[in-house]
Amino acid sequence: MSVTARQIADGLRERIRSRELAPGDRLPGEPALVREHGVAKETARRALSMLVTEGLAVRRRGSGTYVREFRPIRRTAGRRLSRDVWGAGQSIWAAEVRGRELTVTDLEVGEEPVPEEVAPLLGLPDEAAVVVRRRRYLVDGEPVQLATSYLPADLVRDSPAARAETGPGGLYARLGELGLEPAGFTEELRARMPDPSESDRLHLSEGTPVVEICRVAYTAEGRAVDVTWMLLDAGVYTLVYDVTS
Amino acid sequence: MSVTARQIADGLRERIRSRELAPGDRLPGEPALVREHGVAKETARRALSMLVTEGLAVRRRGSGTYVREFRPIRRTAGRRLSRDVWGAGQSIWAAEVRGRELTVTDLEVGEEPVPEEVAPLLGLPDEAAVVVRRRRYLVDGEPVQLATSYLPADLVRDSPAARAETGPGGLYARLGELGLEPAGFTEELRARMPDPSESDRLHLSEGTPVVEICRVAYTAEGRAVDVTWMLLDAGVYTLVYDVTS
DNA sequence: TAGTGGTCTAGACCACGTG
DNA sequence: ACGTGGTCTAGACCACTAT
Repeated sequence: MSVTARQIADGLRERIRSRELAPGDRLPGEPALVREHGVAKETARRALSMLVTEGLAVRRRGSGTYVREFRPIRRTAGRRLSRDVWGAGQSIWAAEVRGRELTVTDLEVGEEPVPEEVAPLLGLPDEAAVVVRRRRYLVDGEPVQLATSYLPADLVRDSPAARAETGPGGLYARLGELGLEPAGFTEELRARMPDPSESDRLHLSEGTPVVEICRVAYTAEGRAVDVTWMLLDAGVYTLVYDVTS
Repeated sequence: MSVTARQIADGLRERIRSRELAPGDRLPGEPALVREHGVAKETARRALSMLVTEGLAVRRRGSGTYVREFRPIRRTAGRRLSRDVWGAGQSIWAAEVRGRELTVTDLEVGEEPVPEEVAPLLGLPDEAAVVVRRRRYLVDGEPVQLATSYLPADLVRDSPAARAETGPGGLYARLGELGLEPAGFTEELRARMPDPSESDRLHLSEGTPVVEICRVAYTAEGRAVDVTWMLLDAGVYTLVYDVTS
């Protein structure tokens, strides 16, 4: 054969990297690649698929295939020492958070038996109950994060922390009023590809990984008071951790 | 048509999730799916490709397609408060680090002009020089991480920190001897799909994202003394951050 | 309605690993 | 040598989107 899908993809990738094809631009479509390179449609398609699974391009049905745009949201965990205490506080990826705001939808609050993976994290027996808070975060109307929090039911039942509206300061402020203010937390994270249902709920396009985070919050006495599991659209987030050695 | 690639993939995914097909097991191959479902080879192939790009399966040429195994390495940043200060310190993902050790290869050390993205992070002028340390980390002979560190040449030139072998305690210990001990750092991270060259250097199979980390280390006075860029095989790492509020 | 992507077929030939 | 995955063709038909 003369031209392979891989070679076509390499050419397009190079034009993307050189900014000849800028984020948001339309790529040559399947019919165009068939004409230009004299290959079968499936071959042209495979070439574009490579870029899509690399996260470089997104397909829009009936319209075309486009160079993906990356507009990170910055999520900062920790004390933001770099900005308060330390010097420049420059960062590699420019974050554009102008005017964009996280909104919450699909909030569900209820009491459930503790899931078996969560029980040891909270130091609870297997048959304990937890207050569960599920929600989805949107930015500009697009979903970017799923989150589920688990709190020991014995601690927060019938308190404001178990109500849908957590009020000013959020959940952690309510825990503080119960004498359970989190003094610190541990986050464990992992990146992977989403399964189809996650892909659906986050409106992910192909080639977008997710970041799975499990945060355990502790009081100053070392008591675990909250486990929050999060699933983030990796195409949208930059995560920042400020840490003292 | 009677059976679609998607439906075949859904069936296999379900069998994987239910552990009927366990990690490491061989999946039905292309010929088997053709026979079982009466579809064309390309259709069977597309079904398996879905699982592969989801990171659920890996292909081995001449052998078969297998359910992927996830054996995380735990990377902990911060003070490990959960273990020292706080309670249980349980974690969601079981880490198996038994006997496996990080080894370093392909170490390159030299002086270069500072890259333009790095200069502002180190607070250096555009024409400054940096000592650059590039290396690759392996676990059990398999590459898992690429790393490149940049240090202001004016600070570390002709010091042990600019030599290939950093000696006991590593680079940060040598910085300490220069009165530049890092007191804390900021890590910015992002998950994405690798490009082909990254895929090559990390021996990644399809469907594996990478985690890109940029760490800036600061002295107690707020001076940036090191920028380290890392690229991790996300199929291998679990990242842990311990943070105080 | 015309153009785009989405899916499938039935065949071909190749490259590689295992037995 | 055989069976696995890897790539390609030339056609078909469908579904969605823009105009």
